[in-house]
Amino acid sequence: MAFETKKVALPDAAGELIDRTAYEPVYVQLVNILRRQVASGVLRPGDQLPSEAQLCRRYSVSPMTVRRAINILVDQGVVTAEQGRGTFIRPVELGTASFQLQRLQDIFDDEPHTTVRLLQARIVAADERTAQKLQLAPGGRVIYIRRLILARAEPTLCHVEYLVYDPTRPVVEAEMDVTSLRGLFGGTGATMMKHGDLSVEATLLTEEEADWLQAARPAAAFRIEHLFFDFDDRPVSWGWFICRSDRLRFTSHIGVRETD
Amino acid sequence: MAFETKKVALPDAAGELIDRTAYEPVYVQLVNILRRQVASGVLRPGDQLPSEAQLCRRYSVSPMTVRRAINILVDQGVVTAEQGRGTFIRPVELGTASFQLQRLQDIFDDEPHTTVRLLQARIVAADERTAQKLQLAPGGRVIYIRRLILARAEPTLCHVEYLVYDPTRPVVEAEMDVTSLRGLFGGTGATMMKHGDLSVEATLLTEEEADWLQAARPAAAFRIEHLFFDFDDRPVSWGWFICRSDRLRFTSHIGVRETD
DNA sequence: CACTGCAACTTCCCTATAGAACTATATAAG
DNA sequence: CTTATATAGTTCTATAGGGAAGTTGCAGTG
Repeated sequence: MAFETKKVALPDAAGELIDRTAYEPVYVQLVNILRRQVASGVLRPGDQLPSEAQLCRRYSVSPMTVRRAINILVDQGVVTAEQGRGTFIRPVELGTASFQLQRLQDIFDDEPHTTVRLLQARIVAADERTAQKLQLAPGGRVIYIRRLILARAEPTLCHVEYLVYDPTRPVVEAEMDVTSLRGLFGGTGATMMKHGDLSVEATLLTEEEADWLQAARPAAAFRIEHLFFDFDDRPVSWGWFICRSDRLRFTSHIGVRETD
Repeated sequence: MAFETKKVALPDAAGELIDRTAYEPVYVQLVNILRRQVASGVLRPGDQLPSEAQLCRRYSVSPMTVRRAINILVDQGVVTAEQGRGTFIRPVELGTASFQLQRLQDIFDDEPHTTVRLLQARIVAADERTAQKLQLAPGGRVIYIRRLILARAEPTLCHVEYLVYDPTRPVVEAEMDVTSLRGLFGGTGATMMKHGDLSVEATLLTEEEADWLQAARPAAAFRIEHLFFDFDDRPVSWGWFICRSDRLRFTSHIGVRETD
């Protein structure tokens, strides 16, 4: 019983060891051991990690393996390494919080429970702002599309999109598969676009949007604007999603957890 | 001139080489070379990278250095490596877009141009929701704080915060430096919190908030909620920022650029 | 006391090598 | 034609070691 108490008092002084028979590679085990020490509070912001040579002896692994583990911790943001000084635990910073659009993509990928209703689709002359975004001559022709996306029968997203009308570009055909939305967003990814810019803002629902999304008014919503480019760096698609904030929430976490 | 044409036709067949005298490490140079080939469209989604052995010969570097470069590309999301098959360029996916709170932190760090006005600060009994968030007994005492943050004299943020009232915890004192806001968010980071949860939603401004932020009404805004924990995993602070979306915008980019 | 130089320690970079694990393809046997 | 087997190619893990570059502290010198 005396030993039991001692173990609890020094949970990490006893120390974990590397399991050479385990499935997990050695360097992954080492990363997780160190992460646990940070997550449990044994190592705190500002504390110095044991030197690489010490870690080699402590866990009986080669220098390269230790370096690899530490490199991973560095670009996970857990520690910072300063040449000649040492490696230190990084304090938690608010600015490191990041919000992914994964939840949005999940809606598209969740095929059986997601349906797309086409509200409008026609060829129009681009207004001034659209022409500027898509780098078209004023009055150039674009495809105007409005969609309503329902996730498990709940109206969740409005989508407005302007596509450059150019029959020579294959991207248009793929995108015209309006009911699946797989053209640009779904499945394995968008193989026809090279890159894109995105921005999120908060906005008021218009009367029309509130109707479609069955929202009381006035109501606030996310507006996710997108501008996509093809492999020649020419704009292809400009538009935005309108999304009720209670149907799609962005969450994040700062600080070190045991598992990534 | 004939050579000139040939170079343009095969811009990468000529091929870049590693500069052994450069300041940049070899593995970084290799990462950038491959990124450029993706960013310029020479390598496209689905294409297979040359094998590690080929890259070794092509650039005259050791296998470990090539592996390091490829590992970096993997967790930058540029390529995926499949054991026994090869390494392939990843298609661009909407869900990989990530929005950072760095812009929010920048406001706090921009000390000379940012001022904090204390609107309210008093000790109150926690209501039901606050008690639940902070894991307190119903009616437990909390510090209620309201702040207005001005960035270059423009009212930008409202902040509402509930702190557990416990004089034994040092976090309270630091946080009570209400005019600087450095206690939890500023400067080198928050050394008194171990981790925190964050979420963003879109909301309507209340009358009061619209007054403080000098906004027409009705108006939409971001609501960034936070819940912070100390090193014993006990809740310390719960609250939220209200932010006009035209004063703080979240932007992102998907796809590979030449420089990270 | 101030300054210099040296030694020890740290992280960082790169090389060279060996084997394990996995995949696809070709070949031989049934 | 189908099924095993072998082989070559791929990524992945781990080792050992040498040198470069930066920091710190201490002893020695002026």
